[in-house]
Amino acid sequence: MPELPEAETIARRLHEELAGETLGRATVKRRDILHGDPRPLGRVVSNRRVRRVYRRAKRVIIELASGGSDAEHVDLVFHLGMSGQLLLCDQNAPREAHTHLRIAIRKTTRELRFRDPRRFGGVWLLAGGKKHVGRRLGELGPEPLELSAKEFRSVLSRQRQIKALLLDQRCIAGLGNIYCDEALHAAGIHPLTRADDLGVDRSARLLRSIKTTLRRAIRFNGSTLMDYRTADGEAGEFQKHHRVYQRTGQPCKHCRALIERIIAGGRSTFFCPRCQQP
DNA sequence: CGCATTTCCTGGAGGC
DNA sequence: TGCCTCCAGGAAATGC
Repeated sequence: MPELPEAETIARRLHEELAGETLGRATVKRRDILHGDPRPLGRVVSNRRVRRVYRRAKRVIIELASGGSDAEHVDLVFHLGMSGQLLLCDQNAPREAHTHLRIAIRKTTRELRFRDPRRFGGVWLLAGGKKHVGRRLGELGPEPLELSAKEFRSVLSRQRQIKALLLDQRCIAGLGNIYCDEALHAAGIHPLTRADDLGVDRSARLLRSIKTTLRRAIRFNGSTLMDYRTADGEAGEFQKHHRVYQRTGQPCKHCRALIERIIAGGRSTFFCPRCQQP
């Protein structure tokens, strides 16, 4: 399930490979994964040069240079949802099921593919700063890796379970179920703790844990549990370093107590009952 | 405002 | 081997 580290891994690789390249013909196999500008995607996107590829929260954004006299700014925003993949491969590589969109890279034999079996993800074409139509892109809170301790304190000033708050993209953007649980464990904080009950010290510790966990996950190219792949189609490695996520009944790597599973924020939540006291 | 519930969707796991 | 049910989960929508 692509969260911030997975989106970052994909965006970095795509930037290396695509910055300066020009997009070619686009093939849309499923229209309903497309949102935003109602014009045909191929018409807006083809013959445009990629200025950069970057990440915001869990989204991968391809920023296109304005082409020729047509000076409008165009962003292609990919939201990978649960099972989305953005793959850079040869045009002749076998096409896996649920490949909804393909965009050729001009003067090469490669193409960019968007696959998403469960279709919780989607692609937004945002052009000319115009208000987009169709499915809305939700509002996003601040980037956790750019957050100061002081700003984080104000994020936490709510009477709400810390796990539910960290999952809420409007409060802090980019964490999903895996990295919430891993960060809370690293900080020694129980997932049901009320956010505004965390004092200055524990708040600062949690922010450090969030940043450390995300940076380590990025270093290992993210976590592959099922569908997630890098842009090259490789699996991530960080799942081997999970300390609590999906480890119910296994010993805590810190204190050997058995990892428990509860529901918090409507999601499976894994924690160590000894390291993370209520 | 917070929070629980439902919805979308497919594939994998487990039961029989 | 095959069929059935259950379940995972990001995030929006809905109801309390």
